[in-house]
Amino acid sequence: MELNERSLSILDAIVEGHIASGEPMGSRTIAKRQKLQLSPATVRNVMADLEEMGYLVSPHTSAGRIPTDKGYRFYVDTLLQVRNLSQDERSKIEAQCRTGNLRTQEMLQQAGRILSDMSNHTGIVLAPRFVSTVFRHIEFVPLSQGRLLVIFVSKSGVVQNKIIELDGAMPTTQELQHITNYLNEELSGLTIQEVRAKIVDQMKQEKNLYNKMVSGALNFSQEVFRGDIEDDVIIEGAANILNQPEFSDRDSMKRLFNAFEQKSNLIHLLDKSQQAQGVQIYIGSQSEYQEFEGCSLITANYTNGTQSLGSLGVIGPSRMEYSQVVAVVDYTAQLVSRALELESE
Amino acid sequence: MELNERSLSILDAIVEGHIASGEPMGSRTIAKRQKLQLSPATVRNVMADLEEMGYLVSPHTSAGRIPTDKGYRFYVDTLLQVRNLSQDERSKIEAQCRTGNLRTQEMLQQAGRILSDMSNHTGIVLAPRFVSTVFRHIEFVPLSQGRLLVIFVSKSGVVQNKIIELDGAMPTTQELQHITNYLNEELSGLTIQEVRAKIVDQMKQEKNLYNKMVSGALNFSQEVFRGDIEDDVIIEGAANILNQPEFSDRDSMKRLFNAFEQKSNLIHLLDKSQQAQGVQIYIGSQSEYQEFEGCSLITANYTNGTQSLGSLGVIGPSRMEYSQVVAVVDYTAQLVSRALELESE
DNA sequence: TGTTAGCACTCGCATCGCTTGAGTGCTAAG
DNA sequence: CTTAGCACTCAAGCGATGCGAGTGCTAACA
Repeated sequence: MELNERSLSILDAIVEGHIASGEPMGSRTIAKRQKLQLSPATVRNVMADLEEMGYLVSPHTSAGRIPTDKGYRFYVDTLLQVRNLSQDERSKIEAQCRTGNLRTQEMLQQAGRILSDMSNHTGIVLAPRFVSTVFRHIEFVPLSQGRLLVIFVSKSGVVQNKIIELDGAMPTTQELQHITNYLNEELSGLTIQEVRAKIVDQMKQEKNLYNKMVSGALNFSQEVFRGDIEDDVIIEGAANILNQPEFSDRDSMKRLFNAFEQKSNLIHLLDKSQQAQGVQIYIGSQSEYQEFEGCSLITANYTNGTQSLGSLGVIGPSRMEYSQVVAVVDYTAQLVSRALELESE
Repeated sequence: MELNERSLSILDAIVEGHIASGEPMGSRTIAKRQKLQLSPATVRNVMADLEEMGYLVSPHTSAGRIPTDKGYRFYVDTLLQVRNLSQDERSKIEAQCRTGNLRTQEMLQQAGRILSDMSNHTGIVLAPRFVSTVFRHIEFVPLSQGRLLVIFVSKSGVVQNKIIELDGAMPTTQELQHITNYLNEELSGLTIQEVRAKIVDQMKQEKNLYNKMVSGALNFSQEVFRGDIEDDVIIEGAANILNQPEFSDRDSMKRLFNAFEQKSNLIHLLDKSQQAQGVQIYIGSQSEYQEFEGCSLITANYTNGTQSLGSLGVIGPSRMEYSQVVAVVDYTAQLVSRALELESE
């Protein structure tokens, strides 16, 4: 059974009404705010149908209806009208996403903050993923006890570092300098993925050339580029969770905060979104993770013009002003992309 | 009027009882758990006195008494018996505060986590303060548009970076290399404070020497070391706030979480504690900040053997197992100090 | 003079019953 | 197919009530 014009209109009114008020919607209320003039009784019939189809539930017999996850999903997919941002809102976002004198990391944090501020929910940003960042510069600093600090700088100016434990002897300052120069020359402009491929490639070639220095450097750098650097998630405005009446019970709040601290599930979702184009909406348990039951996650990926670097978005209760939030997330992702594009020129 | 033996014992019993149970303590309960056998009536008399002196209040007429901030303060200052950690607890902490293959930043984060886990409250760590870290290495990476990425590595392996906007022309790679070498040689082993002093000092001398390269380098590095790098606070286990029944009202929770996000007040308190020796306890409003009303903050500074680098601790409700938490904070600070000491050898 | 038993009193809290009103489902008429 | 009407349900708010923990005061006791 598919939905006709009238059912759509009523479902729309219920979802939007519930989002606005937070209360279950009764037939009277809906009948009033409807364009097509219908009596409450008729609306009730339609609502009963919608409930049967799984778009609505009523919390108890004598209450109105609220949307289910499926209801929100349907609303978002077919009924949602994304509103346009006002000039005011646009420039507010722009002011935050300008790189100016900021490091990329800080700019992303600002973006997270503005996402949180403008949505009144929690802003999240997945920083550019290590494996797909473009290599700009590498540097080695010897620490004590055969440990070596490796510092990477990506093209967009993100600084990452890790420590490696050297199996063999620590190279001399001379050697280290050579290796550094070599790597910086050879690898500049490649993504980490490409860097790894290149190292393997070169190693095969060098087998024949017998250039000791180079082959040493290659062995060494394989060590350096092995393993991942943990992906970074920026979370801003977690305190806003406390404002949401739907998370009044401690359990769901606790679940959410724990998810923020663990980050891994969040990273997974954001990663999925990074691989997609444009705005993605995950609703409630459809996100696969129980922690996000009752939550929706609205994300968009950002790029440097050619390549998707990471993603950002907003997490909040399913009862969320999608129209507003989608617009904000979308616009923020665009601006961040533009800023990074300039940055990496 | 000062407190006699008996009053002390009763105050002690009330505070500890309240900490353990969370309930207001009545005279009957106290009379029972007392060593010196006293009747409830006598206890009531003493309690009335203690209330008059401001150590106790009763939430309402027909309830028992709970400690005031002043009461907690007194308890902490004179009655508290810090318990010894079990071997089990010690090794649990030790396992986390080993540097192993970790960067200092990660080790500190681990420390925050263990503080949170073992106290069931929120762990906080003030990372080594920039101005007092010992300089190990500096590196420059030119970015686009006359912007220069500066990377500092401290002796203990903490990586910090900032971007400077160049007034004049970007130095050539050659010049940059010279400057880098010069600075790394000249400044190694000094704290940032000392570095700044040294630069000023040298500039005076160079006036006479007319060595163009060096004086250029000095001008430049003054720029580099000007201004601060924001201090970093690590907060772990904020979700534990939700477990505390004393923060059941949203307002106080919200206040706390906001304080966590703003960080500045927290930094101020931790900074104060860094400058002190050993364990510090701030109770409720005595911390000067309203955000922390109803909270206590237990901190200790950590060192690299010679110099205080930062501080760490636990924040939670005033009704807190001080005996346990003080021990944990103290021991963690010791271990972190030891780890950093090894690190910087 | 300090300690204790006794007692009247207070007050938060949980329980119960009641009312109210929003909202439903069903049925029968338009 | 739509709508008016009606009986029914149930959450939520309200006041009365009883219970019990705990107090302060007083008078007796060592």
